[in-house]
Formats: sequence, C-alpha cells, structure tokens
Amino acid sequence: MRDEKIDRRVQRSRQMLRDALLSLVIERGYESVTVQDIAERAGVGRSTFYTHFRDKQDLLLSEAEWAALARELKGAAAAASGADPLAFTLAFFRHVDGYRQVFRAIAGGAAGSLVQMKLRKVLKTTVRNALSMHRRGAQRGVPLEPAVEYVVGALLSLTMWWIEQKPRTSPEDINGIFHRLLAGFVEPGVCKTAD
Amino acid sequence: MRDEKIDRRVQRSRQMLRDALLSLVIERGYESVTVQDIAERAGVGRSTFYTHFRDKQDLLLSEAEWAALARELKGAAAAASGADPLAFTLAFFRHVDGYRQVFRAIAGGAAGSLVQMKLRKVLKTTVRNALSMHRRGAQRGVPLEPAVEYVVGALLSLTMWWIEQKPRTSPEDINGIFHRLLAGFVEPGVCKTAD
Amino acid sequence: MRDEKIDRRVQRSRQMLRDALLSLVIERGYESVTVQDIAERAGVGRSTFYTHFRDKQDLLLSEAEWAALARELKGAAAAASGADPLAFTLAFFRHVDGYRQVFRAIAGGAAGSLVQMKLRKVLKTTVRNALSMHRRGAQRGVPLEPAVEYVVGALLSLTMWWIEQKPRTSPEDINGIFHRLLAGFVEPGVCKTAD
Amino acid sequence: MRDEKIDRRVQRSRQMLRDALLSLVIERGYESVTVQDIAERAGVGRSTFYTHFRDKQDLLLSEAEWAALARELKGAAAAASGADPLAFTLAFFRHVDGYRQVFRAIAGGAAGSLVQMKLRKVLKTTVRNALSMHRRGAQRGVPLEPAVEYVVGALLSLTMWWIEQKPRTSPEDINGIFHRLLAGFVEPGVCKTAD
DNA sequence: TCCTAAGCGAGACGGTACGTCTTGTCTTCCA
DNA sequence: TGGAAGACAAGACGTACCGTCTCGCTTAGGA
Repeated sequence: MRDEKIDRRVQRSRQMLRDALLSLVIERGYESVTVQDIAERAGVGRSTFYTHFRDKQDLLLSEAEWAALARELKGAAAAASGADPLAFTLAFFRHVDGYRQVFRAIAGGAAGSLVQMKLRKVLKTTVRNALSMHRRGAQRGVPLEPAVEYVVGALLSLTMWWIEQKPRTSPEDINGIFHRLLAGFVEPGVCKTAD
Repeated sequence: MRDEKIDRRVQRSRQMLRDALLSLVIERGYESVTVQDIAERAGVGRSTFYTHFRDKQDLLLSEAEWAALARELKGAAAAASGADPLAFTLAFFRHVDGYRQVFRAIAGGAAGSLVQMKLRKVLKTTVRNALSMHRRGAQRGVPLEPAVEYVVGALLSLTMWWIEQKPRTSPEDINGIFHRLLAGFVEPGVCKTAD
Repeated sequence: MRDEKIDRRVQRSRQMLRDALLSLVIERGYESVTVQDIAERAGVGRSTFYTHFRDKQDLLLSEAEWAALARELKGAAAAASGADPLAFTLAFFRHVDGYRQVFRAIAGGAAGSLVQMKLRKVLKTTVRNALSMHRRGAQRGVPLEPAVEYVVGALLSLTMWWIEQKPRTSPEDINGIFHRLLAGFVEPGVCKTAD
Repeated sequence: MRDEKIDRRVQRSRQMLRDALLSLVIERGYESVTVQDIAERAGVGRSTFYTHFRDKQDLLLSEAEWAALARELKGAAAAASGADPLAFTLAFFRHVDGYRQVFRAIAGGAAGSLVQMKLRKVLKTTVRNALSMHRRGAQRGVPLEPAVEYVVGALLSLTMWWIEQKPRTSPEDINGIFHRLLAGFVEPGVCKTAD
C-alpha cells in the first residue's frame, strides 16, 4: 500500500522521460538530443534517468508505446485473417499516422534504423503469422522467411516514404497502393518462368 | 582525366583510410571504431585523416566504392532492359555478395542506416529508370514513386536477410526468390479488381 | 563562511591541481607542462581540470597562493609604516624565499611574465600606499606613479636576480642591499640641484 | 664581404618577415600571431619562413633591430661617461620612443618577457660598464651585480609604464624623472644607518 | 648566354595539445 | 529511502599549429 506510492512516482518519471524524448526528437532529431537534454525537459535529474534506463536507446525502445502497436496489429490480424491475410496493414498505416511527426523526425539518420528495427520486429511477427497460415499467389514456392522479409521491407519502405509526403494522404489510400503493389510486378502467367 | 594528378600520396592516404575503415568495421562493427583507430590502422596521422575526410561517416560514404556499384547497376540495367526491367537485380546481389562481410558487420546499428541510405539512393535511381520505362503487372495503376519505394525496400530488406544467412546461398538463388515474390501475393485474376 | 561548504572533494581537487602544477613547473618549467600532465600528477581526470580552471594560466594565477602574499605585505606595511615606508620589503623577500624553487623554474620564459605581472600588481598596491603616505629624499618632486613603477621594477628585478644566485643569501642581506641602492646613486649634496 | 653574397631574395624575404611580424604584433599582440599569419602577411610561403628562422621567437629576437640599439647606447655612454655614468639613458628613452607602438603591443603578455629579456641583456651590458667605471652615492658599498639589476629593472619598469601613457610625454621628461628617482629615496645623511 | 644550384610556393604529413562534449558511475545531501 | 544535484574519470571529438618533408617551378649568378 505504501510502495504503491513510490511506484506511482517511478511510473511518472518514466513517462516524463519518454514524453521528453519524443518532443525533443521531433524538434531536433534523435542524434543531437543528449541525456542531459531529456532529463532537463522531463524536469528530472540526469542521474534519475540512469536509474530507469540504461541509455537513450533503451528509453526510445522501452515498451509501453510499442506494446500498443503490437496489440493493435494482433487484433487487426485476428479480425481479417479470413479473406486477406495481410489486411491488417490498414491498422498499421493508421497507427503510424498518429505518430507521423515522430517518424518524420526520426526517419533519416541513425535513429531511423533503431525505430525501424523495432517496427520491423513487431511487423515480422505479424506478417509471419499471416503468411504461415495462408500463402497465396506466385510466392507460394518461396520459403517463408524471405517472403516475410520481402513484405516487411516493402511495407516499411513505403511507410517511410508516405509519412514524408507533404500533402498528407490517408492511411486508406496508401494501404490501397500497397496492396496493389503486392499484387505483382509481372504479367499473370509470366511468373512461372521467373527462375 | 588530368586534374587527377593530385599527388600519389593523397590517393594512397585516402585509400589506406578507406581500407582501414572497412577492415575495422568487419572486426568490431562501425560504432566502436574511432577515428584514432582508423588512422592508426592506415598508418597515417589522425590529423591527416581530417585533411581528407570530415569524419567517420564522410569516409564511409566517400565515393570510389559506391561509384563502382552504380556503374555495375547501370550496365546491367542497360543490358537487360528489354525483357525484364528489374533483371539488373542479379548484378546487385552479386555485387553485395562481394562485400558480404562488411555488410554483415554493418547491418544492425547506426552504420546500417547510413549504408542502407546510400544503397537506397543508388538503387532508387536504377529502379526508377527501370520502372518508368516499362511498367508491368498489377502495379500499373500505382504512381511511380511509391512503386519505387516498394521495390527498393523489399529488395534491401531481402538482401540484408540474405547476407546474414549462415549457409551462404548464391546470388542467383536469392535473385530467383526475389523475382518470384515480386510476381505477386495475390491469385492471378484477383488483381483485376485492383481499385 | 557558509557557502564555502563547497564539497570537500572540490577543494581537494583544486589543491591537488595547484600542487601538481607547482611541482611540475619546478621540474620542467612552465611552458612544457601540459594540462594532461597536471591532471595526471594530481591524480585527476583531464576533464576535471577544466571544470575547475579555464586553462593552465588560470590555475597558475588562481588565488589562495597570492592572497597569502597580499596579506603578509599588508601586515608588514602596517607594522612599520612609521619609520621607513618601504620597510615591508623584508617581509616580501622572506615570502619569495619560501617559493625560491618555483620562481627559479618560472623566471625565464612566458610564465615569468605572468607571475611577474601578478607580483607586480600586488607590489604596486603596497608600494603606492607606502609612498603616498610618506615621500622622502630627492624623489619628492616626482609624481607618484612613476616612482611606484621605479621602485617595483627595481625590487622585482633584484629579487629575480637574487633567487637565481646559487650560494643562497638571506632575505635580510638582500633587503639591506635593496635599501642601500634606494638611498641613491648620486652624491649627497648633488640632489639639491634637482631642478 | 664574401658570405654576404647570399642572394638579394634572401635578404628581402628575411626583411619582409621581420616587418610582417612587427605589424601583426602591433595589431593583435604577439601570442595570437601564428607563423602562418606572418608568412601570409610577408607574401611568403610558410616553408620559406622555416628556411630562415627556427620559429617565431627566433624571428622576433633576430638581430638587425637590436644591433642598432646596442650601437646607439654604446655611443651615448662613451660620449658622456665623464659627468654622469648613467647619462646614456636619454639615448635609450629616445630609441624606445621610436618603437612606441611595438612596445605597447608587446608589453603585457608572454612576448613582453621575451623583448624585455632582450632589452635587459643590452641594457645590462651598458649599465655594468657605466657603473664599474664610476660608482657614486650611497650605493658604493653594494656589489656591482645587484646594483646593475636594480638600475636595469627600475629603468625598464619605468620605460614600460611611460610608453603606455596616453598623453605622450617626451624622452627628456621621463629621463629627468628617472634620474631624480635614482638620486635617492632617503634623506641625505640617513643612508649610512641603512643596514 | 645558358645552366645549374638555390630559393621559393604549395601543401601533405605526423604529431601534440587544446578545449568541448557526452557518457555512465558514484557520492552527498534533502525531503 | 528515493530522487536531485553535481563531481568525477574516461575518452572521442574536431580544430589549430607546429616543424619536417617532398615536390616542381622560377630565377638568379657563375661558367
């Protein structure tokens, strides 16, 4: 009952730090933000930072934000698994749309790879589940893993491009484009000669 | 052809530094290599490093290596443009295969994004040229840029996965897989509903 | 008295650095001592040096040593002001005698001028006070400032010569010489013609 | 007559460098002037600097300027040795007056000590000669060397003060002051009790 | 008058120190 | 007892000069 209160403070410090990081990243990019900056913005001592997170990267990748995405994707995948196994991408695009600013700030530069790695991990799980249950089209002859890499890479790349576009387009539009591209770069019937 | 007479020593220093960086990156990864290390390995003073390159990143992205790749891709694209506009990917996989170790060391982490950005730039040019000349399959209804992003993202993602695989597989194999995946994730006949 | 509670560690670090500088200067002279050397000798990180002092010169001229001298001179001047206004020089020679080694090491070279400037400043204050209260002898017709410069210059010059002498002579001896020289370079009776 | 055959260019380069140093020192002080600066101002390559002078200090102290002063002092001393052995100081003040700007720029800071050391050396020779021929006044009981140090120190100190004064005063005036100060700081007849 | 030794500029190079910056640890107080 | 404050060691950073060194170009001065 007592260390509930302490816990509260801890949670608060953590959250302040997370928020501080995000706002600073949006302002100046990830690379140039220092632990000092984050602590200051969060109204917290620098040493406190280190009691909660190993370093900047640890904070960036700390759960709580990512968990939400994972849950959403899982839900979307479960809902639509029947018709199109990759239909969950609409939920993904919608989620990313909410973090547009952060991603934009992070996209180019070393942080990009960190965030993309995290995204990639989450997406890979979802895509792997989807594809392993139900392979369709010309890619059926291909092992699972490369297919997963292919889809996730294409999806992330397209996403990064999308959030950088200035006249913002809707998640629905980009999802439509993605699925059309998935559909294939070769004429129907040609693919069987592809090797 | 003529103002290349920039003193042999300079060319030699630059090349020593480039080689030193690559070998160090393979040994210990990019992040933990310092300018001091590079200069030492290259048998060159640290200040000499700075007369030639702004910093580690400048050295990593300095031309001479990348130019070779760009030339190869251009050649391959020109050769095969008739049949399959994306046939040049075989040349790409072959090139990457030669730098397998470097890429493996660099893949995860901040350097990964740097190199991927560079690769991405080169690939985008090539892919854009290829697609703009000859669109095929279900993706015809999609604007050029997103299609380029899609293909490049998928290609890079698959490539990074490929070079990490321990029983090395041939460039030809992975190229085959890539093209089969390109061919489509939907049943033939479905794409007609696209849009 | 209260805000001096600046953490024992700080005081200790500062003092270690001061001591290190003095001992190194005695060994190798001022010019060739680097900040690195000082920090090492003091058993302190180089960055710690910079949190306390701007640079080598700042450390050399940092108070604590100089304050002691100023206090001594003030005391001596107050005590003997009646008879001979310049009687305080004995205290000065005695103080310098305690730092014989340091001054010897510092005398020639750029550091010499720094230290001499500092000494000069302290001495000028004392001499100015002494002379302004009580002018004696042929120099009465001369403005105060040049007289101060004259006395301080002569005193410093003689001091520097004195500490360099190998068979060390006592502060009392050199003080006697100084006062005899002060007494005049012209025959008594000549000064009356002084315009 | 023979080794003076050193190529006009050489003499010219040396002189350009000397002039460049003086003008730069006047503008920005000695410390902050680099060899690069000097060479540039002199319209000469940096390596040329090093073929003629070991370093900045070598250039500053290189003869040609100093020789002139020594000659003047020797002349003045010879002329007036009869009446007052220190009468040559008027010539000294007149000479310094001609380099007022340079001395002003150099006075404070590490360069001051270099120049003062040079001046000191020249002056010491002259003063030693003067005093050894003819000691007068209360200082007769004092060994020669400390007397020389005393006079030279007082003279230099007064000189440095003098050239800093903004309403420029004449060499004759300051010389008068110097000699009055020399005349003594104690009442006639008091000096014999001085020890 | 030509030729040859030099002076010269340009600038690469190894080296050293600088002062700054950030990191992660550790210690000391305060609430 | 947890958090704020901040001293500290460590060490990389990029800059600035240094003094040495090769290069070719030019330019006298002696043959």
